[in-house]
Amino acid sequence: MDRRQKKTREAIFKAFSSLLQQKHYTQITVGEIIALADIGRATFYAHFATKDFLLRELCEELFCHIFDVAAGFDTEHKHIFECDTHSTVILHLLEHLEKNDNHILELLACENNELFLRYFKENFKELIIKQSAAFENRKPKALPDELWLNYVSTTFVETVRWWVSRGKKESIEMLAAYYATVV
Amino acid sequence: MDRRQKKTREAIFKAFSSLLQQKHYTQITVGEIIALADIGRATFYAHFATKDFLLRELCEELFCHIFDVAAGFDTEHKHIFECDTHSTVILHLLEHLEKNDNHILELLACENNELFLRYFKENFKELIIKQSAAFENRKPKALPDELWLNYVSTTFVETVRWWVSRGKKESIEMLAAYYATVV
DNA sequence: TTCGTTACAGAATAAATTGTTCTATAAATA
DNA sequence: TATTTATAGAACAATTTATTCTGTAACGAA
Repeated sequence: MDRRQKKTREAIFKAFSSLLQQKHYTQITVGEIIALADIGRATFYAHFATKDFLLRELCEELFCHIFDVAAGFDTEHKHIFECDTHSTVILHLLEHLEKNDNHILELLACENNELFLRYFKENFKELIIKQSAAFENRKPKALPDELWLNYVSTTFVETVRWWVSRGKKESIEMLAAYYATVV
Repeated sequence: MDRRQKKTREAIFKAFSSLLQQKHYTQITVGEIIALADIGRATFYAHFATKDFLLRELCEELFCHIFDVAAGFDTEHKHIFECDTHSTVILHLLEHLEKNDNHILELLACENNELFLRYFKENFKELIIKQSAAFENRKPKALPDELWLNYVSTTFVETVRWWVSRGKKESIEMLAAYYATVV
């Protein structure tokens, strides 16, 4: 990709992320984004047709990276629901989140978090599906598969959200243990 | 309240609910609302300062009723986590939801559901807090209170959402049983 | 380096949307 | 009946969105 394009794209993402932490998505205008990113109006629209597309692409960029790495970890035959707190995929995910590149954690805890939690959950669901053996193993027999999948995913997302919103006081090992307790 | 006010207010709520099932909140304009509600522009702004206030008041009207009734049920000393599937507060809540006055279930399953799920969850949380004895009883000891409260609430909301989004195939007794299984 | 291509800034613009203000009318209430 | 209140409808300014244009600068390949 052209160096200029990349630079502009990242400037937009950076400005947008920053604004999302200050105010709600609906109250952010394109004018504010381009002012903060310091680019021309036409340039913005050359990259993103609308504000909605910008949000979508931001989410994809943020989550795909983390979950792609986690999926690679999966191929090493680690089970996502392993009970010991070391070397699990869950812990690996948490480690990545803790690094907090791209300010992903701030976005998960910010006022707009529904938008990001949805993407987070969808990506996590896909990861779980790849671990069908471990998934079935843990599931109470009476429960429909989809309902259980939803519980497992929602619970993980909510655990992380709770952790971030309260200032990340707990270690990620403790967090993984909490998650194991309820799942 | 003036009969005209009431009529206008309900026309706006009805039009807004209908639009929310068709498209996302951010894409709904005041122009569309007043066109569908068949009222004047000035009239809309006499009732609601902004679209955000309209949404808030709609949610309050939708959820407060249901949860107020459930809270009254609570005073009869029924515990929310009672294991038998009859006469529990949970079942009582589900009965109310099943009636689906105000199209509340459609809104919980629609594209904008985050908006409503948040209100739903908050109201449910308050209900749980009133049942602190039953709440503590069920909580795994290692878990922080707030995290457990969040699990219990999120799980209920997600159970209902799953139920509605798949066409309400299960009985509410079965649904209560599913909820009891994971909580 | 040179040349053709591409991305950019900046401004001008149209269109849509928001929110306000006015008057006349009809409905409610006392 | 009299007065108070809510409404319709239109006109309006302000904001925001999205498009289109021109000249300029940066890029990549030969």
